[in-house]
Amino acid sequence: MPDSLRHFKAEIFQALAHPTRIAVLEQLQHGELTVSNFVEHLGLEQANLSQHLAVLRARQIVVTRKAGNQVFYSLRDPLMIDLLDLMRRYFHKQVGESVALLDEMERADRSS
Amino acid sequence: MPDSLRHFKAEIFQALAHPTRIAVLEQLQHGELTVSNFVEHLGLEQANLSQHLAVLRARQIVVTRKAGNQVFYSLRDPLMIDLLDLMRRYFHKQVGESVALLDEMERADRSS
DNA sequence: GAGGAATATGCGAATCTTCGCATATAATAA
DNA sequence: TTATTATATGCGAAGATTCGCATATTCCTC
Repeated sequence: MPDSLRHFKAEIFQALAHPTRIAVLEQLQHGELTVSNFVEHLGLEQANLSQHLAVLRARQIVVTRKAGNQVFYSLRDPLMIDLLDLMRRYFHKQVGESVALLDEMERADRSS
Repeated sequence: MPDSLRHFKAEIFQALAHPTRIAVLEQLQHGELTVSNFVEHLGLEQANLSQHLAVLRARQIVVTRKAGNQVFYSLRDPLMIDLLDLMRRYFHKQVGESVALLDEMERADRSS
């Protein structure tokens, strides 16, 4: 694969690589929201949130719709939901394995 | 979702957010490889590659197996393959849409 | 044990990211 | 028009990432 393609993928991953932006995307899974909605739900500075939204916009992960005073954000591609979902599964699996490992260590510890 | 969980996910995405590391993971989809294999296939400085591998190790995305002189790397969890695969699909879809948009613009341009 | 191959680590410079704060823009209401 | 609400942008400081280069470490062979 040419490096330019890897570069593109890396940019997408990079855009997802922040807790706040993950939170934003997870909220968007259920439909469009305005910036004030995010501020309300996430309890962040408006300006800070706006910067994170700018990152997601730059990579075209979200799209916007202006309605009078407000701007509605939504996911550009439903595939992004699948991606987040897969990451959720990955996360749970890793945590599960870590817990199992700890259990095992503890059992071995007790029996020694 | 608590912020600590989002933080964990962000760290995984962050680990994937570099062309070289994406290249490494894509090579690993077909089985384990040594560092020299990577150097050979990717044409990078050994030290640089090693640093990228350290990032993937730190997040436990890859695991290592020492065999004499060499270190074999492999993916810890096959779910990572699915994740990369989904990103591949996402990528192709985005590119497809962009091309379609350009086509459309050109068509509109010609007819004006 | 000396030398060589394979891999990892330490360090400093350049670059990128994130944040807070101030300010800009745009639409609406008064 | 002025004020107000909703959102975006500019800027500088602090921190993180990446790279190249030098150097460790580890294992193997002689």
